[in-house]
Amino acid sequence: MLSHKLPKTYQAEKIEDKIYQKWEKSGKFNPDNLNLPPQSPNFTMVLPPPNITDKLHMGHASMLAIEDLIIRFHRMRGYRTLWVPGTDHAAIATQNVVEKKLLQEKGLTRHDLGREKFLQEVWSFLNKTQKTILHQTRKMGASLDWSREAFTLDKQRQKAVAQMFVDMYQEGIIYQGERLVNWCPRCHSTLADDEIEYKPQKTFLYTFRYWKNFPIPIATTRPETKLGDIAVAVHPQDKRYKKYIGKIYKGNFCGNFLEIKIIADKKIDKNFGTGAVGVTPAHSTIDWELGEKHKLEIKKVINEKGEIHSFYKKFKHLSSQEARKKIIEELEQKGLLEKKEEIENNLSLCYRCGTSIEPLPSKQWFVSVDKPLKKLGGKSLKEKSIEMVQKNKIQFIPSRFRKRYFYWMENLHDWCISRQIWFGHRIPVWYHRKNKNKIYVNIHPPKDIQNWKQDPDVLDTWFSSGMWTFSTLGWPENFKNGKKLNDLKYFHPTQMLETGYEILTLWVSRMIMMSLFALQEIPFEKVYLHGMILDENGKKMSKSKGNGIDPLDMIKKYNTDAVRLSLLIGNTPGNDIRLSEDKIASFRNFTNKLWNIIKFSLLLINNDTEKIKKIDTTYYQLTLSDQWIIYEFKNLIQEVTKLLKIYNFSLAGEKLYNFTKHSLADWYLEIAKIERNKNVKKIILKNIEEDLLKLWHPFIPFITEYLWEIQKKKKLLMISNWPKNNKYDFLNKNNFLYSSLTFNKKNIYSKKEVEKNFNLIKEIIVNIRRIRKENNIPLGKKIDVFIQANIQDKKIISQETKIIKNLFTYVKEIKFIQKQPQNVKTIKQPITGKIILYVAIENALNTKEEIKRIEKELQSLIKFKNILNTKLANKDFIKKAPATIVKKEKEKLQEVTKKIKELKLYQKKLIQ
RNA sequence: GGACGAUUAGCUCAGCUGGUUAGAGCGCUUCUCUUACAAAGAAGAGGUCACUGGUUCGAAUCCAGUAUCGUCCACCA
Repeated sequence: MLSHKLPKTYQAEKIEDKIYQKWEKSGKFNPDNLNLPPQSPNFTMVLPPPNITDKLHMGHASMLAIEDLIIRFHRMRGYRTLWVPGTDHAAIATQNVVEKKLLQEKGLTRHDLGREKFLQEVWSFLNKTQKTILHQTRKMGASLDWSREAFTLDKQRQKAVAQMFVDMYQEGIIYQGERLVNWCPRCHSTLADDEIEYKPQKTFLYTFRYWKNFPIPIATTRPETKLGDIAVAVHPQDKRYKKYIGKIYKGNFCGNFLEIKIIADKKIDKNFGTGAVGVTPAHSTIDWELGEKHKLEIKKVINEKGEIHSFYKKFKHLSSQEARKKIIEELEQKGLLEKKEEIENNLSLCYRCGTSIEPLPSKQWFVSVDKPLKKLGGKSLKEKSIEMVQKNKIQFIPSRFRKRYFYWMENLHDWCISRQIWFGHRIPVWYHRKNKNKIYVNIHPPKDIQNWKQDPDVLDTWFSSGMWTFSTLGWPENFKNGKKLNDLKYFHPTQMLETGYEILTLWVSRMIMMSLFALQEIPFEKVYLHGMILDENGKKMSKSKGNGIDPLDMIKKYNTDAVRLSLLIGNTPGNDIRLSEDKIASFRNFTNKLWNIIKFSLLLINNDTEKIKKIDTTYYQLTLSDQWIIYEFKNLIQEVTKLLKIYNFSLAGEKLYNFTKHSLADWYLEIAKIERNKNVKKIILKNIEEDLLKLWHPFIPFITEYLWEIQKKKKLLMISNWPKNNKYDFLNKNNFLYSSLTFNKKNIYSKKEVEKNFNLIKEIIVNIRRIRKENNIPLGKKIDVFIQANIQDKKIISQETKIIKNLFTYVKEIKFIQKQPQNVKTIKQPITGKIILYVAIENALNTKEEIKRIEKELQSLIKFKNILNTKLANKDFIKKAPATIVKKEKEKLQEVTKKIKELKLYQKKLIQ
């Protein structure tokens, strides 16, 4: 397409899908097709697999934008770059969604359907959602290697998970044991911690003694569980009870014989209740811990139906409420109840039915985190995982999350991996139907299957996602006799994991342990943690609140690149980000700006109408603005590369934005319309524009690839090389200009001079524009400008008169003068101490306004001068601050003093 | 209750290891269809960087405390 035929605005909807198809068809998302030299470094990342429960939300979009940026940046820098896609079966979450759906649509529970039919329902549900998610992922522009796509519950991963379980079992770190679970007596199922809702409620705290001579009164909100008490715990330093510690008391509590040991534990709060707790290990999490610590017997009081066990004859089959009432009555009768007070506490409820949860002990499978392992040099999973982070083998970005990681790991208990649901990885354990002690653990079912019964439970979803970095790379097939093969050899450990900080503990820590166990190596070198996406009011976006912005809607309304930018700029690692539609819209406007910048550059580059016949040296000169933009751009490459290397995407994006919009468009392109060295401009623009598209590509891949494509480039932008800043170095022989034309070296300034001189021209122009505006000089009206300057500056300014006259200033003539012009009405404006600008006006000067303005400027200058004066008057500053800074401050003072002097003269004259 | 973070222009946020008279985007005011872009350009207004101390020649930046908000963990007998 010819550049002048490009539409006025960027129309993304027509091109995005085509561009993505082109990328995908090229096969270059797959590192095997990149044709890299063998010694190229690797860069691997796994996509945190989204749950298949729902479509993508802004959080996913943010994750995809960040990760794709990292991936594209590395790919362009010549890394063997692999980004592995996939989805997560999310056992509990998915089962819940399908169960709810089933109930709503057909009025059925999973028990009505039975295990097999229910699982069929789940699979047909996930086949749909999975497709949607993968489609949406492509819409975001994610350059994932689809040939390696995985699902945490596909055949390959099922094999891996089963193998892992068997390996761990044989190693002796998977074991079966009792644990308290959150049991819903109504739903008849266990609940995960995040399925519990807490509700503040008022309840009674009862204070009583078990029997008359019992030495310590205890306080409880659940007297009925006291039937199972085995101990009373007090604080070791509690003076009231110290003397009883270690003693055992026997007696009758409401018709039951109890044997109560007095134990001491620091966890007990001396000031709560009586400072003494009756310990019921079977029905309270804290008591369970105390029970484990002090090796107490577990006596069950409440059964799975939420009723008192038949063992307690007086209360058998009563609900806990009824039993509580009866016990309190009995205590009152016997005069044992000492106090009854109303307190507020948190009640745990089942999120589904609102029934209050009963903690019950039950048999579960565990992974031991404390057992020393030979393969880890005698260290446990916990110790080794902590060590890897301590030794900086794994680094967190931002680093403060180390603390959270350590805190979590150090307090880690054995990991309960069995879940009483149907959807997920079935535990590869079979029990013999006749011989209950016979157990079969294998990745394959036993041959005489009719004699065996498989464990009904499935594995915690984190068990399979914890293996994600290596299960996606062909483990266990690719791991033979302790040696890594194929993909596993090339791509593991991965270089980076990018994920939300909220699953640092749940997922990241597990991945580290699983990888250490399976491969004796870390899963990733760096962990970049992004924040959450909040709505305009700072609330977490969620479906139930209805405050979410759908990324697909935004892509349709604006464009993908705009959505990506809004998620990348102004977003720093570990911090939450508020997103509003306005932000996306403003970045859509920017993509349009970029579109027009390239369109215009192409117009200038391809414009052959001005063929130069005569050899005129000015056509080949590098002007001040040329040198300025080259220095700016060189600097930009350097800075952006550096910032991206340290994962500061936001700042890198901002720098790119400022250069593109403000340096390039506002100044250089406007000047390019004016200056006559078109051949030089063409070369500069061509190079800068090409490399600018490269720098932008990881942020906004679609528009950049398209603008690349219309220039009929052979290679995809996606796989072209990252720009090098020495290409823009004047002293470097590889400088892009040397090969194209010869230029007069006399005109080349140092970077410092270029900056200083260009800023001077800018200042003059901006001040002329301002003065015109403030004095209501109509645009058509051309005016005279007078400049008072020394010889050096005069030379610079006179070289640039063309620009000063034509860049939205409407200047007729620039005249150099020695002192303030007489006979002409002018506005005076010192640009620096030495350069003074006079702008001629015809209308009567609004003296009052002008005096006011001068006064204001003077005030700020004087304020500045005072700051400098006090600084320089400080002897310690002169003595202790670096010489360069002292020198700088002195120069500043000189400058500002001169400016003040000039302004004061002007002010004096005006007042006269 | 414990841990961690945030507090900078009306709004959303940048400001790396201390040295700018404190920055951007949006919004606001004024002017302009100037042949890349009105989804634009030009000019401008707007901040004692939450508060109180400390370290330092020098603090938005480092340290301590206070207040408010947020997140995670534990949920208290």
